[in-house]
Amino acid sequence: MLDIKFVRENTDKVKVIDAIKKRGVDASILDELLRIESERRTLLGVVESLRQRRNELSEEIGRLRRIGENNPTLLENAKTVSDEITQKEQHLRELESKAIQELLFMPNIPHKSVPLGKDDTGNLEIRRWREIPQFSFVPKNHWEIGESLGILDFERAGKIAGARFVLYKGPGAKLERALVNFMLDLHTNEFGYTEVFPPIIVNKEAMTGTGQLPKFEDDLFKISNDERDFFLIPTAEVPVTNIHRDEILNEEDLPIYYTAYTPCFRREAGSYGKDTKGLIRQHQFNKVELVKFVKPEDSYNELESLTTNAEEVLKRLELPYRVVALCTGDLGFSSAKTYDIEVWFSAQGKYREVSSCSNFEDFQSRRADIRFKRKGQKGTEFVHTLNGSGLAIGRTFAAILENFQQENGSVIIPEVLQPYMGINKITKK
RNA sequence: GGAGAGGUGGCCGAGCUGGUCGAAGGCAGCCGCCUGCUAAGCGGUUGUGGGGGUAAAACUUCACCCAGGGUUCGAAUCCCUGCCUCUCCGCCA
Repeated sequence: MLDIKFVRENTDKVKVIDAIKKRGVDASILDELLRIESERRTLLGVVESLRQRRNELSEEIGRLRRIGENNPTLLENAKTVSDEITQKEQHLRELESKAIQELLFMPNIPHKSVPLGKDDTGNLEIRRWREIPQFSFVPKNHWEIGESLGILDFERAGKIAGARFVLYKGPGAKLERALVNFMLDLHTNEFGYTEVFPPIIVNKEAMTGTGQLPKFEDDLFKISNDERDFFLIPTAEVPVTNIHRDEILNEEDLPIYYTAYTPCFRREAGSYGKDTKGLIRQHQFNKVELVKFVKPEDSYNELESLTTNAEEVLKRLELPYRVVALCTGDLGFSSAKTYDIEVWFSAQGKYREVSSCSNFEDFQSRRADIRFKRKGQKGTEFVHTLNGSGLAIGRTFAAILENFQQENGSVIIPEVLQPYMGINKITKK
């Protein structure tokens, strides 16, 4: 969420309008907000002076009452003022909630270093690591490899749950688990992240805090039993960022680094026909997530190191990848800047996203009310939040199958995973 | 699922027969004084958010005693709803 004061004060200077346009969003959403906001502020002034008047009258009534006197006229006046307040407050509440509603639908402002562009064709490649592997045969898709090795079963998963689900079996299940453990170990042992395991069902407030709600409800699995709405998390970003919702942290607590393994659930509404086969786009998938809470002045350095931490996973797994800076038109709703890390898929012959590392600046912390206090200074500031996948397990699994496949259909296990697997190769039985 | 108790400032804890309560008292913190140093002691001070105001302050005003409604001229205090915590019983991985 943007700061209403910031929006108000920067509209004329075109900054906000400009930012919205760069994202390809219609800037007219601002007009309505500003109209409501100016009405709100005018009314607020009126209500506050009425309240002041009421307080004065009430105080006088109380004072008289204590010395045993009554003043019917005073009481009459107070009642009139009070009625007027009640009426105006009603209207004020409506304006407030409208203003917030509008604000909740406004995207974050891209950082000045974000490249301009309409869509993903405008993204900027930052760096590549490692040559893409060459094969003396035609490399197979990961789902073909997985099915023929008997470690992936899409058909039976369909029977159990439906399309876009998968059943991992034997060494496949173990490889999935090995990846989770390897990544968590790396981030906790070498990069200073604290491991957490959060609830994977969350409430509406948590989803609003990180920006999934209200705008993206269609992407979520919703659970509504009684009065309450719950949601399955689409990413650990949601529960982990919300750990500190409504808190005021101390300066010396920062930065805070968390890593979490969780399953993730996505409706994938609107992606019919896209990646219908394989592990790329599932309704349920595993992911290890990295989340940071930092001081504003550090957040862009922290984004670089977070991205580097995620990249290290691929380096150790010996998987070729590239890092891409998302352009303004491809940037996520809540993000001010995002690097995607894309791993090489041999059969598809292209790089595909395994991690998305973002700096949200104070967009999420403002929604979730996560602040900190500087030593010796009064008042509070919003922290900056960041997160990135470190990494998506299913897609990493798929990349391993495609890049380490052998002509005879077996798959070599990357060396760092071998201790976790107890084997160095998955072969057909 | 059934029965009860409760949610107050950074923490502990009064207030809860409605008015002088942003809220006693204690602790912690900060600033002075005192002291050979430390401790103790003494005095003062310390919340958050919004509006107005200022170059910035000062200043001023409104709101906030779990959350949201209500009663009332006036609510931390009374009523309703929700959420959360604790105790007991039942059930359960």
